[in-house]
Amino acid sequence: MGIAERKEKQKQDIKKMILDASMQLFIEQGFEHVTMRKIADLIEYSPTTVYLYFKDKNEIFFQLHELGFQKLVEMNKNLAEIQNPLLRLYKMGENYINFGMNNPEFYDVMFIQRAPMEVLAQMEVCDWSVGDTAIDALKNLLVECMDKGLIQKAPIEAVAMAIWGMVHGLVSLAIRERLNKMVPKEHIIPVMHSSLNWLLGTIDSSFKRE
Amino acid sequence: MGIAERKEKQKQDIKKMILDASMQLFIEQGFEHVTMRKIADLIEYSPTTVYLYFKDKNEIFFQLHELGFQKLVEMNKNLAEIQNPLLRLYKMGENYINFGMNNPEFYDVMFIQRAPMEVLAQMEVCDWSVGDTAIDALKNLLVECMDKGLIQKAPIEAVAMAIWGMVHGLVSLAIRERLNKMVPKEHIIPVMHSSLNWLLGTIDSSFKRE
DNA sequence: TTGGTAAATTAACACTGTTAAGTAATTTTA
DNA sequence: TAAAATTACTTAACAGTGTTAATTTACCAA
Repeated sequence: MGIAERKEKQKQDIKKMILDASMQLFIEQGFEHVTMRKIADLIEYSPTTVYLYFKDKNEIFFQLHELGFQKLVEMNKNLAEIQNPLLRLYKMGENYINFGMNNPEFYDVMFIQRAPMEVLAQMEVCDWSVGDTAIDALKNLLVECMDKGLIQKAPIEAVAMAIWGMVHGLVSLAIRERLNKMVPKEHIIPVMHSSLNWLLGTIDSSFKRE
Repeated sequence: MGIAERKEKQKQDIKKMILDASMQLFIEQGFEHVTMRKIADLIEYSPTTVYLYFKDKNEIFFQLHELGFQKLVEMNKNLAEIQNPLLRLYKMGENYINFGMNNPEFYDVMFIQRAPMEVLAQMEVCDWSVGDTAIDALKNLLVECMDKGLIQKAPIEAVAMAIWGMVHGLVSLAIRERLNKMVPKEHIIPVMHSSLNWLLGTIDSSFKRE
C-alpha cells in the first residue's frame, strides 16, 4: 500500500508545518500572540484546516511543550561526563536555569501555562511522562548523592521539590518580570547561579564551585 | 464644596463595586474568565461604563494585585510576636506557602500574570513598591539572622532570591498543576512545609521545628 | 466517465477588549 | 426659572479570538 503510506507521510508533513509555524510565532511573539489564524496564514492554509490536524489550540501547545522537554533533555547530555554527583547536581541546576532564561517561551509552555496540563487531564492515560522523567532524573541524582554521603540523608521528595522549586521559582519570577527591580537584567543569570551555588554550598560545606 | 466631595465619594464607590465584582469573578472562575462584560453585568452597568473608571482591563488586575499584597501583609502580622529570627523566617515562608495555596487566584495575579507588570511598565514612576516592600522584609530578616550568627554570612541578594525562589517555585508549580503526579493534592502543603523545613534545617543544623 | 472519499474552504457563531458617537441626567450659569 | 454646559452612561460598532457546520474542491477507484 504505497499510496496510503505516502498519504500518511503527507499528513505528518503538514502536522510538522503547523508545529513549525506555531513555534516560530510563539518564539518571536510570545504565547499569547499565537492564534489559529496566524498559524494558518503562515502555512498558507485556511484557519479551519488546522483543526483537521489538531483537535484544538491546546493540543498544539501540548506538542510544543513536549518539544521543549526534548530540548531540555538535549541540553542535559553534558551531564553524563561529570563524575562527582554533587557537581552534576550543580550543573543540572545551571542547565535548567540557562534553558529557561534562553528559551523563555518554551519554558513558559512547559512549566507555567495551563494549556498543556488541560490536554493531559482530558487524556484517558493521564501521565505527564516527560515531566516525570525529568523529575526522576533529579531524584535519582539526589539518591546517588545521599548514598555516597555527599549530602545528608533526607526525604527525597521534599529535597527534590525544594531544589526544583528554587530553580523554577527563579526562572519563572524572571520570565514574569518580578525580578526586574531586584537585579538588573544583565546580571540576573549570574545571580541565579550564585543562589544555586549558595544552596548547594549549604547542603555540603565541602563543596565549592570553581 | 460638599457636593464635589460627594461626587468623588460616589466615584470611589463605583470603583469599589467594579473591583469587588472583578474579585468575585476571578476568585470563583479564575483569571482568564474575568471579562469586562461579566464585570459590567454583575454591577448592572453597560460594559463601556467600566472604562470610565479604569483605563483598561490590566488596570483592574493591577488593583487586584495590590489588594492581594494587602492580604499577604495582613497574614504576616503574626510574625511580630516571634522572637527567634530563624523561626520568624520559617513562619514567613510558611505564611507565604499558605497564602498562595489558599488564595491561588490572588497569588496568580500577584506573581504569575503579566498584566500587573505591564501596567507598571507604562507608569512614569515605575516602582513595584508592594513587591519591593515584601522583598525588603525578607532581606532585613536575613540580615538579622546573619548578624545574630544564626545563619552563615552570604550575599543577601543571592540568599533572598534562593529562598523566595523556592517558596514561589513550589506554590507556582502547584497552582499550575505541575506537582499533581509527584504528590497527591491533599499532602501537597505538608510536603511544601517539609521542603522549607529541610532548607532552613540545612542553613542551621541546630534549627529543628516543633 | 462516474461515483465516492478525502481534503480544504467559506460562512457563521458566540465570544473577547476597546473606541466613537449619541443620549440622558445633572449641574452651572444667566 | 430657562438655557447652556458639563457629566454620566449607553448603543453601536470594530477588529479580533477559538471553534463548528455546511459546502466546495481535489483526488482516486471502479
